[in-house]
Amino acid sequence: MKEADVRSLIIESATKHFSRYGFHKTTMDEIAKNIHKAKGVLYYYFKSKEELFKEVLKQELNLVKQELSIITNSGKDALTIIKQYFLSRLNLLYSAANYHETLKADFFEKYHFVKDVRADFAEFEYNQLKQIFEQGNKENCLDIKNIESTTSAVMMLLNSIELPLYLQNKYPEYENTIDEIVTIIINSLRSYKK
Amino acid sequence: MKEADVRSLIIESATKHFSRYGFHKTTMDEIAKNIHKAKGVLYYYFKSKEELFKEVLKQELNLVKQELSIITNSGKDALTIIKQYFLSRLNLLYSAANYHETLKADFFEKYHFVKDVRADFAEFEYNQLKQIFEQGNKENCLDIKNIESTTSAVMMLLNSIELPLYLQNKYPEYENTIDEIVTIIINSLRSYKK
DNA sequence: AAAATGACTAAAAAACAAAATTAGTCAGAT
DNA sequence: ATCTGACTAATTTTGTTTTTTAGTCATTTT
Repeated sequence: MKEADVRSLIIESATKHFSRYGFHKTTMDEIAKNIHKAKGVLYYYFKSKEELFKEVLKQELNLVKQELSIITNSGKDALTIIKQYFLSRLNLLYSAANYHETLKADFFEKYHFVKDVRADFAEFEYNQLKQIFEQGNKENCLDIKNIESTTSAVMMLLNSIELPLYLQNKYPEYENTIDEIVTIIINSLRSYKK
Repeated sequence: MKEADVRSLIIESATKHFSRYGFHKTTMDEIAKNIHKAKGVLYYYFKSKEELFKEVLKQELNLVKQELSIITNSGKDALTIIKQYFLSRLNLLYSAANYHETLKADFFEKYHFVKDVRADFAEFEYNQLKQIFEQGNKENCLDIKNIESTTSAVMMLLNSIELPLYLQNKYPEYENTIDEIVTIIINSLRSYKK
């Protein structure tokens, strides 16, 4: 078997277990047994359990990034893009179980080892939103005075509603309200010039 | 000593201790000793520790309600009222230590005994916002189609940002962003008719 | 040489038991 | 009517033992 294959298999197995049982309750032994390998081999491909989790989280977030990039670059008008971006963002991350765990961990200021992956995603998102907002300003459908500070504020809103939505499992209950919230945010950015 | 006086003293002492050490780490003995009484007397005035905490929380939130009511009924224009209401709301609750504890508890789905006090405050706030929004619609400075659903969404936003702000202690760090967020929410509700 | 094994260890977590603390009671005092 | 403080049952904390698990490494397989 080629190295890449085993590495992928490990990540696949780890993803499955981490998603289902979380970081602490999955053992390296389980992950290895699942692909009929000895535990030792995991350490041939990954430095530690933490590094493995990091890789799993990274891939999970890369998928989200891909989907969101497609929306950002869809060539549609900025208002349509924003709406789709927000709704997809909340929905995609709702399905990202390992991301949820880091959300919770961040809340308790644990899982320091995952900080850079989370920071990377935040940076990605900041740039995406900035790009969309700049496009909207150019198209005259948005009227944003200070793009930087508005982007920061919008990101804080998006990050804030994650906690009740994902960790308290209120996503299903609040599905309608989410739409309303997204509308509120968009309306505040719109241009009303005629 | 009159009953009302001792009752007040108990609440005062309890407030001090609960605020400083939280519900679990303050003992009924401490609360009693602090006012030079025996523990037994607490149970003459309150059914249980939980009921005492409830009373403390209730008074804490009543103060907030009073302040917010003053703003709502200040006779100013709706836009000014909203801005002041939001900023004061976030700031007043930032100082409400016992409220923070119930926030955290709610997050873990503990402290069931405090649900009705929290629900009462939520109802109060819903009515305040609704009233302000109706006033704004009348004054033509707001343009809110569905007051009920908008109020719900705004409340969810306010409640959501409480978690990072108070429990992760990001209030000082985010003070500027708070202003930006409040502006965003208000802008989305404004009327742009000329 | 690259990839994989599995017995091994040190450290962490879980399970358990013993000791200490505390919410709540109550018979009696003021 | 208000208050006391000794008392109990229940909970929490603390200390100890057992079990589990992350990570290593000498050895084997490919």
